[in-house]
Amino acid sequence: MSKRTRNLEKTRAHIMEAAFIQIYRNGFQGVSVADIVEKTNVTKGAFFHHFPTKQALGYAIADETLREMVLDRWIRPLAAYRNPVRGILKQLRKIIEATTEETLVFGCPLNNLIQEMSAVDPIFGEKLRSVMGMWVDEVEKHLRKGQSGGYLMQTVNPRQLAEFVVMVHEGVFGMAKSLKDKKVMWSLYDSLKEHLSYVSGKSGDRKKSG
Amino acid sequence: MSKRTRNLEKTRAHIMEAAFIQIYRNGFQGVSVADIVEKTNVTKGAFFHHFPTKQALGYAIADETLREMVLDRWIRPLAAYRNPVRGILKQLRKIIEATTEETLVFGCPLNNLIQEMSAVDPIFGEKLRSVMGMWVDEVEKHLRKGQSGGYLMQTVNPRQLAEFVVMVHEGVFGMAKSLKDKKVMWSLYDSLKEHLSYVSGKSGDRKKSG
DNA sequence: TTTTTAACATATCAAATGGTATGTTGTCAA
DNA sequence: TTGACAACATACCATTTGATATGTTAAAAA
Repeated sequence: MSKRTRNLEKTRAHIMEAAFIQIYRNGFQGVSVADIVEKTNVTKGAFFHHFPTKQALGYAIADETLREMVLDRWIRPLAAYRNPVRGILKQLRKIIEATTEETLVFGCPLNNLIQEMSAVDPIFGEKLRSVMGMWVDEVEKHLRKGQSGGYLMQTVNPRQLAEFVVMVHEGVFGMAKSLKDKKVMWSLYDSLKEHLSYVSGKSGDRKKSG
Repeated sequence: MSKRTRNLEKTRAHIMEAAFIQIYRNGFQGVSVADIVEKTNVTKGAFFHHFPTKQALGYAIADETLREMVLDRWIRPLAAYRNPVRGILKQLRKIIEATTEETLVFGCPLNNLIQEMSAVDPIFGEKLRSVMGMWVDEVEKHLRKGQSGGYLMQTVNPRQLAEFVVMVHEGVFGMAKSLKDKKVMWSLYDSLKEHLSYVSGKSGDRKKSG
């Protein structure tokens, strides 16, 4: 019964949560403030109490929601693997397995927003670029560590491979969304797996690709 | 002086041309009919004489403009190459070389529209999917032909490789747009080159990758 | 030359849009 | 207990939106 009826942070979080889903499904420009408010139990007045403009909401989603999603889904899980190649593949595999019809159709929230908004609104673009940059940087770090451990051939350029890996991640969701076909995700997964097998250090412990 | 002041086809083409540029830069949902008409020498009345709705214009751009662009930029040039790996790389290289600051920032028109609209409007999605499907199909055909000619290892699956190649093409532009950096295009190009070198048949005539 | 048609232009509209001005009331410090 | 403020709600607004109704006039057919 200690439930307060007014709570700045929680209300803000609720608005952002509802907004994220709506934007994910309809695009930033395809969602109105009225749409967002409708999915919340607050009013338009509350919305503009928390966010000065609709843009500001978008920026907050980029800075907070999307950044946290990338950290949670792609970056933090990598730390559990000593072999970066194994880690990257395992993680991608998990995400593909968890891909529902909804995710298939709506694609990657980060990629959607980048393609839609980064050229339209330079500040939006900068914030999204920051998230992408972090993603690539972290994959690169992880690859460097693995290279020191002998899991990657010394000849490979970790930065280049990191860019490639992140590109494939986005590409997997982009193609699946384009073709509306989950099978293509596995097809691309297999291609990435082959690619990584060529740059893997210790030949080791993986079964042959079927 | 034989210039007619009224010409159905030309006016339609002008509207679509102006609309394509505006949509390319601002997204479909970010462009109003007034915006489009402003960049043309016709009025809003003319617009709706040629297109029943704004949607219909979008569909026409997908069906005609985008399909023709993919054919012209990616598919038809491949026919000039017997070795599909060489053809794919040469073509991608040309496009990257021709990439201006504008193209870098605005990305791939097809990919932009897919990520923005395919989930929002299913009919739009279907039309864009048709273009993507054609692209993959044609690359696959080209790879099959090359495989018969011994330019591709017999073990490679042409469909899988075609999907991968198209995904990388879109991915190159997507990443470059994300990071606002042309160098990443070359980085990804090099990765694709390495990938293709592993599946190339005749070891032949390519200099080593640096 | 006249008629007819369709390729446009002009004027207008209802709905939706992002945003504001102005209330109302929970909540906490004093 | 009370006063003050911030967390909301309500009502409203100018502008933009996609679209229509209704003109006007090139231009092909008769």
